[in-house]
Amino acid sequence: MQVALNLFAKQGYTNSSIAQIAKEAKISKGLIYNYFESKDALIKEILIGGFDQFVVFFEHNKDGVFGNDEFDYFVKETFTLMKKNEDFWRIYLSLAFQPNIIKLIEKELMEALMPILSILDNYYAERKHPSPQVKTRLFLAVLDGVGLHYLSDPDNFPLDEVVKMVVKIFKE
Amino acid sequence: MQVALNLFAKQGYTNSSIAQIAKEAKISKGLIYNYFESKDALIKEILIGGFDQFVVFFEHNKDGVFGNDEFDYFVKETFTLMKKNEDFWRIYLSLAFQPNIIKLIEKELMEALMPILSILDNYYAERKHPSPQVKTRLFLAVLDGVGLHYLSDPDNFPLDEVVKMVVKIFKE
Amino acid sequence: MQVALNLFAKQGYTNSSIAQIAKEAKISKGLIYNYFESKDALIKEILIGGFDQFVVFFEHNKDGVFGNDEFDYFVKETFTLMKKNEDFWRIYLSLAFQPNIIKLIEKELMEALMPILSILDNYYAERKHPSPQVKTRLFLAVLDGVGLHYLSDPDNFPLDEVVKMVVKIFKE
Amino acid sequence: MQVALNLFAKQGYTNSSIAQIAKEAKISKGLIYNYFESKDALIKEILIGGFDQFVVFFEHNKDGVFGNDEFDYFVKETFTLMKKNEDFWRIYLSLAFQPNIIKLIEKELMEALMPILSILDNYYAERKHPSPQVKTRLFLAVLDGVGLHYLSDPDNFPLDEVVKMVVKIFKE
DNA sequence: AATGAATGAGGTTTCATTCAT
DNA sequence: TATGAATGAAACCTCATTCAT
Repeated sequence: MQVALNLFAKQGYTNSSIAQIAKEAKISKGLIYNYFESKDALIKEILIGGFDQFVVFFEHNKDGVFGNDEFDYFVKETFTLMKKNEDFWRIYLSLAFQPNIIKLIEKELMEALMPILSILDNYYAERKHPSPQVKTRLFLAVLDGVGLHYLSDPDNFPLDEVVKMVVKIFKE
Repeated sequence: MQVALNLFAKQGYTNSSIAQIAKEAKISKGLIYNYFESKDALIKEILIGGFDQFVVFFEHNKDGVFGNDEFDYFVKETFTLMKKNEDFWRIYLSLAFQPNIIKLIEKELMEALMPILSILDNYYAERKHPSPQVKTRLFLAVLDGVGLHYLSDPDNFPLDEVVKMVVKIFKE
Repeated sequence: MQVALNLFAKQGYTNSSIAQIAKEAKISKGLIYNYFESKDALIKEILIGGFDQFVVFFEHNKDGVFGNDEFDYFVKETFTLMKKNEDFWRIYLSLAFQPNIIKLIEKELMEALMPILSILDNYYAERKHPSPQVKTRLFLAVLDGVGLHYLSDPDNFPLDEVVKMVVKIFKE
Repeated sequence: MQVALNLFAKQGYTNSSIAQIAKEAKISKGLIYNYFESKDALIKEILIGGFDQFVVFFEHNKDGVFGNDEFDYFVKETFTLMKKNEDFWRIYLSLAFQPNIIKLIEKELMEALMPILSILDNYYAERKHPSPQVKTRLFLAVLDGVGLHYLSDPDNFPLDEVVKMVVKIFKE
C-alpha cells in the first residue's frame, strides 16, 4: 500500500499499473491480488485509510466546545496533517473529478465531512454571521484551494504565511 | 475537440479512449490522427484553447487601471467564464497533479498566469496590504478552491453567494 | 520516385510509408496514387528501372565477342554502376529475401540475368574450365557478396582493391 | 522464438506481426511481452542467439594454430552451420540494410567478427600474400555472397561444388 | 504466503488506400 | 493535375486479472 500510495500520487491512479506497483514493492503481481480484490479495492483502502487519519483527529473534538482556540487549532492541524500525508492528498485531489472512484468512497467521505460541516455551521452561527452556511462552504473551499496550490508547488508556495492569513480572515 | 472536451471532463483524460471519442464524434479513429499527432497533442490543444479564452479576456484590461471596480468585475467574470466552460475547468483541475500533462502546457500556463499575478500584487500593494504577495497567492488559491467545490457539485454549491462573499472579503 | 528510392534505401521498403514519401516529395499522398496503383507498383517500377540501367549496358555487348578485355570491363563497370546507384542496390539486396516482392519482378530479373549467365558460362567453357557453370555461379555470388559488404559499409570497404583482386582471380 | 525465427525468415521481420507469431505458437500476444520487452528485443535475442552458435564454434580454435587444414575445416563448417540454421542466416542477411536493427546487435556482431578477421589476416600474412587484409575482406564477402545465393535458391544452387571451389581458390 | 505463466480485452498509433472536389 | 478529408484494418503494446503450483 505504501508503494501504491507513492506511485498513485506521482503518476496518477490510471497511469500506475499493478505490474509497476508489484515491481517497486519487490513482490509478485499475484500477491497483490491475495490482499486486494481489485485495483479499485486497493485505491479504496488507501483513500479510506487516509480519511481515517483525519476523522480520528476530529473525533477527538466531537462533543466538546468548538471555540476560537479550537478553530485556530483546526486550521493549523489540517495543514500539518496534509504536510505529513502529502501523497494521500495529492491522490485525493487528483481523483476529485473521477466519478467512478469517488463513488467507491462516497459514504466514507460523507461520514468524514458531515460532522465538520455542522460544527463549522454552528461556529459561524454562534458568531451571528449573516449566512453561516455559505461561509462554511467558502471556508472549506478555501482549505482545498490552499491545499491544491501548496501540493502543486510545495517548494514555492508560502504555506505557513497563507495559513496564518486564512486563520485571521476566517476566524470570524 | 468538442466531443473530446466533453468526455475528458466527464471521465477523465486517461479513462477516455480515442476509440470512444471517435465513436461519439461519429468519425474514424484514424481521422483524429490526421489532425492531432497524439492523444497528448489533443489534450494540449484543448487546454491551450481553454486558457486562451481566459487570457483574451484579461488582455482587454492589460494596461489600464485595475481598481476596485475592476477587481469586482474580475472575480465575477472569472466565475461567469467558468460556468460557461465548466468542462474545460473540470479537465484543468483534474489534471493539476498529472505532471506529464502539465509539462505540456507549462509555458502557456505561465504566460497566462504571470500577468494576473503581477496585477493583483500591485492591487494589494497599492492598498498598503502588509504582505501583498501572500494575499495574492491566497486569493488565487481561493478562486481555484471555489471552482473545485462548485464543479464537484454544481447543483448544490451556492456559487453566487459564495462569490459575493469572496469579493467582499478579498476586495481589500 | 527519386524520393521513394531514397527512403526505401535508407529505411527499408516496409518501414517507409506513403505518407512519408509524399511529405518529403512535398506532394500529396493522393497524387502518388494517380501515378502508381499501389505501394507495390511503386517499388516494382523502381526496381525495374534499376535493372534496366544494367541491362542497357549489357545489350551493348550482346552479340559481340566477350573476351578477356570485356571481362575486365564488365567487372569494373558493374561496380561503377553500383557506386552510381547505391540506393537502388541497397534496396535490391534488402529485398532479396522478401518473396512477395521478388515475385513482382521475377520475370524482369530473369530476363536481365539469363544473358549474363550464358555469356559467362561460355566464357569459362571457352577457357576449358572443368566446371564452367559452377564457376559462373560462384562468380555471380562473389559480385553480390562484394556489393553487400561495400554497401553495408561504403566508407571502410576497400572496394577498388577488392575489385582488382576479383578480376585477377576470376578472369580465368 | 522458434516460431518467430521461422516467420521472420519466411516473410521478413517487418512483415511478420506479433499477432501472427502468437497465433502460430498457439499462445497469446500478451505472453510474448512477458518474455520480450518489444518486437525489437525479440529479434535481438534471436540474432544474438544465432551468432553465439557461430562464435562458440570459433572459440574452439581460438588460440591454436590456424593452418591449411583448419582453413579447409573453417569454410566447410561455415556452410554446414549455415545449412543447419538456414532461417537464421536468411534473417541476418535480410536485415543487413536495416540500420535500426543492425544497431541493436552492433556490439555482438563486432565481437563475433573481429577474431575471425584477425585470424584470417594472419593466415594470409603468413602465406606472404601481398595484401592480406584486402584478401580477407574479399574472402568474407565471398562467404556472404555464396550464402546469399544459396539461401535465395537452395534447391538449385550447387552449394557443395561451389564450396569446394571457394576452398581451392582462397586457401592460398 | 507467494509466485509467475498465461490470457483477452482494449489501448494508442500507423498506414495503404479511396474519393469527392 | 492535384489535394486532403476520410476510412478500416491491422500494427505494437499494456494491463487487470486468473490460476495452477
